[in-house]
Amino acid sequence: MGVGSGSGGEFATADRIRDAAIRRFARDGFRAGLRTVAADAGVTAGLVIHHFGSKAGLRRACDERVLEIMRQEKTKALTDGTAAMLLAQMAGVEQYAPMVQYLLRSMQAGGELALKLVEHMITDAEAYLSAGEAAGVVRPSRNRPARTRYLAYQATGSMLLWFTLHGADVPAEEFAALFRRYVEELALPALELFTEGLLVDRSMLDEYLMYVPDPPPAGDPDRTAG
Amino acid sequence: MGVGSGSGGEFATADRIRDAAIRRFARDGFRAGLRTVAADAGVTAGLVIHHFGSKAGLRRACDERVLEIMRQEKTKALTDGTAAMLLAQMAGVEQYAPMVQYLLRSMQAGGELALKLVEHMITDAEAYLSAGEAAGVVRPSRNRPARTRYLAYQATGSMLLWFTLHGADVPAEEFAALFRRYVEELALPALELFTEGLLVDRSMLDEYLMYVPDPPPAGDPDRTAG
DNA sequence: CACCAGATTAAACACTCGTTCAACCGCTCG
DNA sequence: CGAGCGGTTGAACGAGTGTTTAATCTGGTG
Repeated sequence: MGVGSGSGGEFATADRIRDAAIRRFARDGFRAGLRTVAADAGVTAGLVIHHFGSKAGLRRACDERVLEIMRQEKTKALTDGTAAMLLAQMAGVEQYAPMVQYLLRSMQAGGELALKLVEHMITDAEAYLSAGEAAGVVRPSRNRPARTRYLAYQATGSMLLWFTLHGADVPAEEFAALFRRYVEELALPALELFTEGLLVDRSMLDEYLMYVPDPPPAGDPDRTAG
Repeated sequence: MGVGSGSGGEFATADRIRDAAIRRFARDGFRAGLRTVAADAGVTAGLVIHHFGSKAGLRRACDERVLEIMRQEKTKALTDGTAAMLLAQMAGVEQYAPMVQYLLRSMQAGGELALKLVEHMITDAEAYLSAGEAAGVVRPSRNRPARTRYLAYQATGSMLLWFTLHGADVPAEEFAALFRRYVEELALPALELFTEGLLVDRSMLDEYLMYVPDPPPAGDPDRTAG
C-alpha cells in the first residue's frame, strides 16, 4: 500500500515524518515548529497536517511510537530491572537515544505520555521490589506502594532535573555520553544510601512512627479526608 | 522619584508588574504573553517593555526577586535544614506560594535561576550534612560531595517531577495543599530509606567498590580522562 | 504660566505559529 | 485514453507573539 518504490529499506512518508518529529522534539522541545519538522523530513508543513491532522496528532503519534519501542525494548533488555538503567542502556544505542531524550522532554512538559510512563515504571518497580523482598535482598517496607512510588519518583525526577539543567538540548550524540556521566556520578552515593542508609540512629523514624497514627495504603489518589 | 501618590501601602508600578508576572508565570509557565501579565497588573504591554526593556528583562527581574525572597526567608526559617522543607513551609504562606511555584517553573524550563538555586541548595545541604556527620547522626560517605549532590538532585528532582505530572497549573491555593500532600506522601519512605537503607546485604556495594578503581572527588566538571 | 521629563497608552510592525485551501503531480483503474 | 484519487506542494489566513513608535497624560520646576 502507498509507496510504490518497492526496493528494500524505504519508509512510508508518514513514518519518516514521525521519526523526524521525534528527533526534532527531542532536541528542541515541543515548541519546535511544524515547518522545522517538515524540513527535517524533506516535506512541507501542510503534508504533516495532512497525515496527522494537527500538531497534537503528530505528538500523539510520536508518543505512541516511543511507548511502543519502550515496551519492546524492555522485554529484550537484560538490565538490573531499574528503569534508569534501561534508559541508560537505550541511550547508548544510537537509534534509540532520541527516544530517551524525547521521553525526558515529555516529562519536562508533563503530558499524558509522561504520566503513563511514570506509572508504568512504578508498576515495574513494584514487581521488581516485591521479587527482591521475596528473595531476601530488599528490606520490607511499612508501606510498600508508597516506597515504590517514592523510589520511582526520586530516580526519574533527579534524572529529569539533571538533564534540564545540564543541557537538555545537546545534539543527541553528546546526549548518550551525558547520560553515562550521570549514571557514573550517582552510582556510588546511590549504592551507599541503599545499603547503609543515611542516618546513624533510628530516632527520627521512630518519632515519625509515633507521631503519625496510621499510615494509609496511599496507592490511589482517593483522598477520603478525615 | 516617580509615583507621587504618597499614601501608605502603594507599590511602585514596576514592582506591581513584576509581582503580577511572578504570579502569572507561576500559574501558566513562561509562555504566558506580555499582554496577559500587563492585564493582570492593570497596565499595557508597552509599559512592561518600558520598565523592563524586554520579556527577558522581566524574567530576570522576577528571578532576582524570587532569589532575594528565598534567601531572606531561608535565614528566618526554622526548618530541619532541607530545602524541600523550606519550600514546603513557604508554600504554606499565601504570599510566598507563587514564588515557590515560580521556582518550580524555572526548574522545569531550565534557566539560570534554576541552576543557581540548585547549586545553592547543594551548598546548604553540604553544610547541613557535614554538621550532621560531625554530630554523629549522619553516616560518613566515601565521597561526600557526590553524595550531597545526589541527595539534592533526588529531593529536588522528585519534587519537580511530581508537580509537573500532578497539575503544575493549579490556582495557587490548591498549590499549597498539593505541596502538603506531596510531603506527606514521601515522609515515611524517605525516613525508612534514610535510617534502614533498602538492601539487606552489602554485596552490590562491595562489588561496585571492587570494580571501580578510584572514585574521583567529583565536585567540578573537569574530566581529566585516563 | 511654560516647559520638560517620565509614565502610560493605543496602534502598528514584523514575525512565527498552526492550520486551511486550491492546485498539481503521478499513479491506478475503468 | 481519461477519470479519479491520494500524496504533495506553495501560498495564504488568522491568531498569537515581542517589540517599536508616536501621541497623550501627569506632575514637578524654572
